[in-house]
Amino acid sequence: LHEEEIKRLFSDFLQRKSGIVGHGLKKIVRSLLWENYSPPNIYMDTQIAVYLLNPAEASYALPSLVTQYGERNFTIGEKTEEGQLDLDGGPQIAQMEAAQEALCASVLVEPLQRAIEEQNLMDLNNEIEIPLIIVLAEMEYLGIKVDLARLTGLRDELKNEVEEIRKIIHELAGEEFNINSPKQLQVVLFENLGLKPGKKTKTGYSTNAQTLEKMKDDHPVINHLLKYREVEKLRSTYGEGLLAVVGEGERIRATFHQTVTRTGRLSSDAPNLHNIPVRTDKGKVFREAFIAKEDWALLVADYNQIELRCIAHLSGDSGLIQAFEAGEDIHTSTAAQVFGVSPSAVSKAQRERAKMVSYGLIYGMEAWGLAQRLGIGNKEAASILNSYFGAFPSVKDYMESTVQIAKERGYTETLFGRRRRIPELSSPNAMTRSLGERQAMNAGIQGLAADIFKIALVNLNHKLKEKKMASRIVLQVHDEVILECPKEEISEAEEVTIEIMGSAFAMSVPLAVNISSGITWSEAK
DNA sequence: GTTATCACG
DNA sequence: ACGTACGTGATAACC
Ligand SMILES: [Zn+2]
Ligand SMILES: [Zn+2]
Repeated sequence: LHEEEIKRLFSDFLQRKSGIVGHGLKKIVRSLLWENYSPPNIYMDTQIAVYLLNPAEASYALPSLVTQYGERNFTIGEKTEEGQLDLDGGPQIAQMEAAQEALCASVLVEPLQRAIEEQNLMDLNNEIEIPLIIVLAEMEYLGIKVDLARLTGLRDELKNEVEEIRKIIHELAGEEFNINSPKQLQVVLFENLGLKPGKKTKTGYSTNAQTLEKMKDDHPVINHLLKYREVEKLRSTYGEGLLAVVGEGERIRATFHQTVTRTGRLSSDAPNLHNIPVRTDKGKVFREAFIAKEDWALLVADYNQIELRCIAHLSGDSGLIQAFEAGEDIHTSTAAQVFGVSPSAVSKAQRERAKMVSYGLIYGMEAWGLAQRLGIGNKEAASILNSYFGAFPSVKDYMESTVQIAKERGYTETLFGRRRRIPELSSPNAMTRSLGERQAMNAGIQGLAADIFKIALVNLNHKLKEKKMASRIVLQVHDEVILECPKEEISEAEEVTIEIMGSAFAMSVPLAVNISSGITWSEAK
């Protein structure tokens, strides 16, 4: 057979009507794309099936899964002795392992499919997760372009800055030590300089930013330490870290994991493109290094307050729904209701507090946690929470029933049926139990937002191809998509993206989308 | 490998 | 009486 014939036959196999099965297919699809194959028709990814059945699965190693989910007695052949085949068998070993993997996956298909059906996870699997494999593989394959000169410049600047701050700190501390070592830093601060320690950690006294912030007035070195931490973080994680993974075409290609989080979200590693700085001006500049290729532009679309909208929809709270329908700033509307003033009379502080309450809600907070965050007393926090739930009573009902149902079943379920076991709910330890309650409240909210976002990704990718557009999704960050578009296609891509994201799921509140474009990720914000 | 810290949604 | 906001990943230090 000629190479061309082999390629054609393999293509036919990949497109077979009944679909292909594999374990962790995204990686294979990515390789196929590099070899110019079209994305395959997928029947099942056993790894994703297992994830849907239990998103907390400890390991996706096939032998253990076959033991756990397989039905027939099935033993995997002896692992190939490397020494034995070492001389001529490199490719043979790889073939053997691939064959074993295929065999394991095929053994798992039936029992997994049955379990997926039994737990009503068919739609989630077939309509969302399986199509998403291709979308993510294409994003990983494309990667996002970076401005190498800009990135190098940022790294160099930060390097110099770290060095300068290091000298000042050693001067002020009166000794040389490794500032990166929390252990050495503790000795310097709390023993040698005699400063008063604040919070404790497992092993000693905390030196984190929150603690240092409170010690600012105690010694001049503290401010420099805070600055050092900020700059060193940017230098090491983003300066050096990103430069080290720039690949072909001056593009960075991350891996997006579909079977990692307990809630249904995606994660990103090598590198993590989900935590590129944005909250501080100094960190934000790294987004200037993420760019579109020549004559193209980046389009950034972000769901507005998707998790709060999920709460509104799930709880059916008329007050919260109205607030979103009015289309005003949600934190201001909330503050007006909670503090009993007109929206125009809401102070900055009141808005900030309402915002904290709303975020706390997503995380299942209690009065105690809110008090810590707002730096107020337990009583005052409880009273704020009381007026919040007074204004939005159905939200309280929803939270309570969510926990109740989770306790009865031992797991939570999102609106799309995504399950998460929460064994913490039956822990003998009260602290662990309330952790479980917070996780239960959060899972339905974060999980629904993730499901909606995944639908948007699948639909958007499909629509771009259907319309024969050249624009492509190059990145996603939980509720935000970044497209790379030919400049002349920008306005069309903008229309399509807003339409697809806004209609991903029909809720009792609108799904608002913020969108903008530019040459860099920073500019498109 | 575990711990502390800190970047994001 | 107690004391944690939920979900991730990278880095450096240290055992
Ligand atoms: Zn958003
Ligand atoms: Zn965003």
